[in-house]
Amino acid sequence: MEERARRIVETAVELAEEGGFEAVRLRDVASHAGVALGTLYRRFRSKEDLLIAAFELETADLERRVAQRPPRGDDASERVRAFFGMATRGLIRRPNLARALLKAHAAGDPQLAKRTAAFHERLHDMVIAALRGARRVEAVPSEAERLLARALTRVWFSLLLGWAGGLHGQSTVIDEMGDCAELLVLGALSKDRSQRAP
Amino acid sequence: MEERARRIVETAVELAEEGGFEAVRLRDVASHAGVALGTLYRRFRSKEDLLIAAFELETADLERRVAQRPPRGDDASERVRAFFGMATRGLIRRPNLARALLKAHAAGDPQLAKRTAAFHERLHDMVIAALRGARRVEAVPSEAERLLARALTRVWFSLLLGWAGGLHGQSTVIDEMGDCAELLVLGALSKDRSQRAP
DNA sequence: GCCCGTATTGAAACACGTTTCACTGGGGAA
DNA sequence: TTCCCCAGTGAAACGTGTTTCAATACGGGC
Repeated sequence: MEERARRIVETAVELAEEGGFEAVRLRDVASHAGVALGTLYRRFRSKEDLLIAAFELETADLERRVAQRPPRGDDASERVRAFFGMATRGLIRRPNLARALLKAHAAGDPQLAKRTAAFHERLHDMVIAALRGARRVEAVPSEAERLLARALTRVWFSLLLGWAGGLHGQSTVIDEMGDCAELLVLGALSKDRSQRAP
Repeated sequence: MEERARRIVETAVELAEEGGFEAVRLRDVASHAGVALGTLYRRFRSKEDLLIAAFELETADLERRVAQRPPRGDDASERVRAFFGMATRGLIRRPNLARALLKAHAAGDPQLAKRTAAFHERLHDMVIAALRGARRVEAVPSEAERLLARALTRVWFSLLLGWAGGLHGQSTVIDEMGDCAELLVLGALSKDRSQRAP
């Protein structure tokens, strides 16, 4: 990302940290970043676009943290639980920012579908690495792994949205994510077994 | 709901069917429903509030359909799959409306948390009935059933949001929901077995 | 029939995302 | 150096969600 664009995104992150989604007033973002409103709109299609870009920065951060300290555990479900625990705490550490990013993500502008899909891919890779207990995904994932990763991230997003909407607290997100990880991993094992020996 | 409020919601539904979320301009809703803008705002806190009310109407519709034709299948996962198939098709039958309702739901205004929670409860009840193969939920649900129902509806919402955001089509929603239902139900069975005989 | 409190109305105003446009300044091509 | 192109600028305008407010209509109690 080019310098000017990065400054814009960083400004948006600062404002979001302070006051959440509504505090990211694009006029303010532009003036704090020292650019004109038109320049902001040349780089970003919309407010959502801008916040999705911010979400991508945060995800890169998560990737770094995961690379430095890969989620550990004796079995796949524990490692997955550890991974989502890291991810959840990392996000919720700055609640206003998290809510803003989630809101932009959940709005689901079809114009940003490609970016959103790429975003999910990055999460899936981290989940699959955690499932395998590997530092990085080397072998191409099996269909079962992909399904599992999609299911897990879907549950996670719903939980985060529930948190953002005030339906429950951070601990619910982490606890319930752990329970679901256990169910899904058990289910995948069980299915695998029944398919090998039908 | 009182007559005036119902007329407002129905008008919103009509506009949403035609042109989605943006087509629900509150000035238009008010004038088409024959009330002043202020009256609309006396009944509904916001555009989201209005569309959540519309979502509740649609859910009541789903409840009626499920009561008339309970999801059938030889095991729990097939019945759950059948239920979400019904629900998905019922919603996506009117894509513009569905996207509008989902967008309002996903915005997750904390002021509407209570309503949203009640909404989820209704879904969970239907899911648990499907799990049991019962017409209605008679016995109080076990914790395992609740967990399963929450996990399933969470996956479903994420899938719907993905559909609404153009990430994938209706068939992906239905197919992947089926796959996840299988995994989760298998996982729950497997966990149950290991807990009974550890 | 009269009075009062409350719901409703109509219209205006405000906030903010988004668009538009004429103007400027700087960097590369000739 | 001169010219051209175009990203950047500043300001205004627009649309729509939301708020406000004075004026009005209505329905129940006296």
